[in-house]
Amino acid sequence: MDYDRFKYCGLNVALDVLSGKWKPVILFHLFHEEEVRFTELWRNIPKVAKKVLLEQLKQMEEDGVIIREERNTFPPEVYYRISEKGKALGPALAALQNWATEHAAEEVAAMRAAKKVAL
Amino acid sequence: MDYDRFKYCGLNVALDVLSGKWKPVILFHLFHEEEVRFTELWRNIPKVAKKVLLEQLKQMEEDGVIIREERNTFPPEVYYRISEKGKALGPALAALQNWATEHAAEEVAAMRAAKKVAL
DNA sequence: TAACCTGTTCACTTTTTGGTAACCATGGAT
DNA sequence: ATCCATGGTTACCAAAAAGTGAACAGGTTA
Repeated sequence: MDYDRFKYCGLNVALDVLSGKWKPVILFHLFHEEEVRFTELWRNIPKVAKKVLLEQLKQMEEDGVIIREERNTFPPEVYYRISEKGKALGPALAALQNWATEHAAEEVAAMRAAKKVAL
Repeated sequence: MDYDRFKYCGLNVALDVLSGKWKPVILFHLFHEEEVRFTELWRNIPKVAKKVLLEQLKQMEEDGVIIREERNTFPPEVYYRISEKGKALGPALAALQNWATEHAAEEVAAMRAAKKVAL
């Protein structure tokens, strides 16, 4: 195991992209749904404030992990989807997920119980 | 690619463990040094407040990713090292690091330039 | 005795993040 | 005219995270 690659600078960049209360959930939806309309997303993630959801989406767009597409209809329709860069996060996210279920099962259960994130 | 495993609950647990301004750096040191004394760590991470470093270490200990060993000497010596659970984070961290260098090279460079994290 | 080192904690302050609720422009439906 | 839905912004507020500086107990050293 060659862990010399932990030039944690890159690690920090990656964590920066992921850090934000709702970003994991957003990614979850976007990984599953290919294309999600804003209001739809907003309704599927109960408890987020519109403003906050917008903020996180904007950050993620700036980070290049998602793509925002505005369609010229009325009422306006705005769709979000993952970019290639975003999809490339897949393995890393899976690895984290893996670690959690293998080494932190209790915490996962506790979190579920506390409903820190609802689905 | 089976991304059905993104039961983002686990993902959130993992990110929780990693989120904290100094945790990546701490991990970096602990992955490389086997055993680090508190003051030593504090001096190697310039700019952290002692209090904050202590906080992050305590959280990481509670999360079970590091181990705190207090030796009965005077003046007191406290050593930190990674636990097995912490070591198990290795692949996930490497994956994140990988993603950053492959898909976010510019951001990494920018961060280095901004000295958001110093080594 | 006084100054010192260590890991910790305390009392605050600042910064960052997240949340609430109102508002806007637009056009379609009632 | 009125109301609704959409995506977005604004002004304001609350909570969390990080930072500052001092203090502590304890024995060591000078």
